[in-house]
Amino acid sequence: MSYTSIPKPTESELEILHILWEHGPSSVRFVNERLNEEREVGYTTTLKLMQIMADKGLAVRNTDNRTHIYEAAVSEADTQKRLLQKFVSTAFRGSAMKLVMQALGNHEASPEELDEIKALIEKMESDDDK
Amino acid sequence: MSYTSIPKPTESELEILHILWEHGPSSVRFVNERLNEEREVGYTTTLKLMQIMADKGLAVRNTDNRTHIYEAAVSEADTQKRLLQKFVSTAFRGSAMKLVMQALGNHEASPEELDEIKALIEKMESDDDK
DNA sequence: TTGCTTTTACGAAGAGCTTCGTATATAATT
DNA sequence: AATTATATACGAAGCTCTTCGTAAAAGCAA
Repeated sequence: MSYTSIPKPTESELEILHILWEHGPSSVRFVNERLNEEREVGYTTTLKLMQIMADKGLAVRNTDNRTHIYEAAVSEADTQKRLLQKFVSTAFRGSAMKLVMQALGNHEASPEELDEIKALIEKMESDDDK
Repeated sequence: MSYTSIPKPTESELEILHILWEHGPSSVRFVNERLNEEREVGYTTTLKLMQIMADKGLAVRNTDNRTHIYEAAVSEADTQKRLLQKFVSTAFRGSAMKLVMQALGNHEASPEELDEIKALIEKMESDDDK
């Protein structure tokens, strides 16, 4: 099968992407070991997922060596942006503000983090004035 | 089938919940008509989904009359909170702040909304002082 | 009453995701 | 060379979600 555009990663694929983003190009064995630190996953399960990810264009693999090496083909920021857009539209009917309010209200944010967010907002507002 | 705890709604179920939240108790026909304002959906498809939602505990139905009336059994705020928690953990590895920054950075919020968020932050900060 | 309409009930197909068993190939070990 | 270990390839089963066809029940209209 082939894809005209890169589809959005599933939950399992996202788990693997996080490992690839954090550690860079990795073998199936390495990824499977990282996954097994969280929960039990069979080696061939991880292999299959990574093959599918390569097929989907979410990862590229280098087959020069016997042990194939996979690398993320999508960036963390872009992927999170895409997922967020989808999530905001489905769960919050497009209201990013509602989401932000929920996130701020539910999770304990440190004073430093709150200041960071405030600074970002002020920066955006001053940019808009221009 | 029965459930020990109420599962999180799927995308289609969420669409229906939004209609029930907005319009209150509704018949299958009414919900189906609202859905068809967005995209084509068969009547029995909507019916089946709503029956499943009642089974899952996401909705309750009143069968007194021939035309059953369904009502949301979960609140909008609680549901969004649950979905958000799940989303933050999978897509942002638990960093709610990263998510907030992304959401704000993507220009998905209007200037008025930004002011509201700033007000919320200031309120939270003053609460912390106490 | 005899059909027409609306409604619910049931079941099953099709798609996508996850999981893993089995086969096969290749390398390393003895 | 024979055995063992490690890799990839393939296919299929099980699950959930979505979709809808068909049947049965219940009210309405002629």
